[in-house]
Amino acid sequence: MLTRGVERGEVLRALGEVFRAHGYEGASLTLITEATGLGKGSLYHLFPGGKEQMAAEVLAEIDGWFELHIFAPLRIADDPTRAVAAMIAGVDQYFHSGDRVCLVGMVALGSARDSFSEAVDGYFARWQTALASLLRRSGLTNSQAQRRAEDALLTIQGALVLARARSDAKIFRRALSDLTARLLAPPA
Amino acid sequence: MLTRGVERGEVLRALGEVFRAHGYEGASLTLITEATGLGKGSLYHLFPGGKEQMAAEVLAEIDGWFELHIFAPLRIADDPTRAVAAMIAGVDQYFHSGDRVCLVGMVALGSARDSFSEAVDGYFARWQTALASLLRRSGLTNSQAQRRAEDALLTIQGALVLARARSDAKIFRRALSDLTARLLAPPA
DNA sequence: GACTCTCTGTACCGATCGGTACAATGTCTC
DNA sequence: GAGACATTGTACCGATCGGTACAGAGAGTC
Repeated sequence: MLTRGVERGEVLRALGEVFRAHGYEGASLTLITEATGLGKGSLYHLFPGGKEQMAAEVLAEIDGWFELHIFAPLRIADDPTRAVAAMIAGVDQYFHSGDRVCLVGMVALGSARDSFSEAVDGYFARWQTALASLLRRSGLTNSQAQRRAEDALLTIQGALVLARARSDAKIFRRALSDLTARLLAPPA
Repeated sequence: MLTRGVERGEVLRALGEVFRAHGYEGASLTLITEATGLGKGSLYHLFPGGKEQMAAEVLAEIDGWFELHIFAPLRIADDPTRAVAAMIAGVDQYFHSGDRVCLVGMVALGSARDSFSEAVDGYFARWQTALASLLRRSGLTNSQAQRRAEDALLTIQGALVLARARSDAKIFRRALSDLTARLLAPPA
């Protein structure tokens, strides 16, 4: 099928939402067939490796999205103010202002982490490295840049958790706004 | 049995570790019987409401621990520096410097949140209120105190996620240290 | 020792789990 | 239209899920 690539992307999107909503262990094949509109036959034809392959490909797709829209721009940017603002805007968009949960963070907390530790670690590692490289170019020392980048990732993850726990998306928005200021503050 | 209360505490501790390690949906009765050393008979005798009651009581016990060791001290403290340090030390101890995951945050992210939304929301709400009341006494305005307290909770949660994702407990320690400084900084 | 009453191990329940087998249906090529 | 091959729905698999039933062990009272 020529359209297979496109369809696979659609399926992965639907799979991502199921995993986000129910977690890796909670996403049963019944839920998956409902969300994707695909029977087991199609599902196992597309993903012979079963649920684990599905999750791995979903994580890879998320990684690809961030690589394209977040990481790469950070690496090539020359204007820190603009680059940070773009990153924050991208994050806000991706997480639907706090309504959407971070699947990577979710997997990290659960027992499925061991199966996907490389993907999980790599995602955050590349994000931190990309952001730190921008901050270094803006005048921070290497270690200052690393610390601030780490702070940024952790703030985003924490804001997602707290916003969801308290059912208040404004928490996420406030956190992103504070974070922007902290990232762009002059070196201490 | 006179020892029943004590034993129940032991059981709840074991239950907590199972839920932490496998999540609510991932914690099967098989894992639970292994972790607690209790057969299904005893389990359902102790918790007629089944898994949901177990989780609810575990959350309540966690809440009780924080109420005693974190929230209450914050409310009655008069020395902000000392109170913040004590809170941070308590948090560091409870989460084993980042090795232990926050069950409340974990539940918040998963689909079990709907069943425990009050417990989850209440836990964070009371923490934030207690911390904000201390910060207000230290000279901050009401809204400044609320914002800083929110920042503290979110930082702790995010640090737990990131530390686990990257398998690096030092991230948690660094975050707590930075957070202490931020909480005690003079009003902007 | 007989009577309670709390507690527990075991067998069992229907439902659902992730996964497989396979026949039937499409769709494309020639 | 014949043949090849990708795609799908459905029936089915053993294992495990959360939960129930219940007989009996254990401990306390008289």
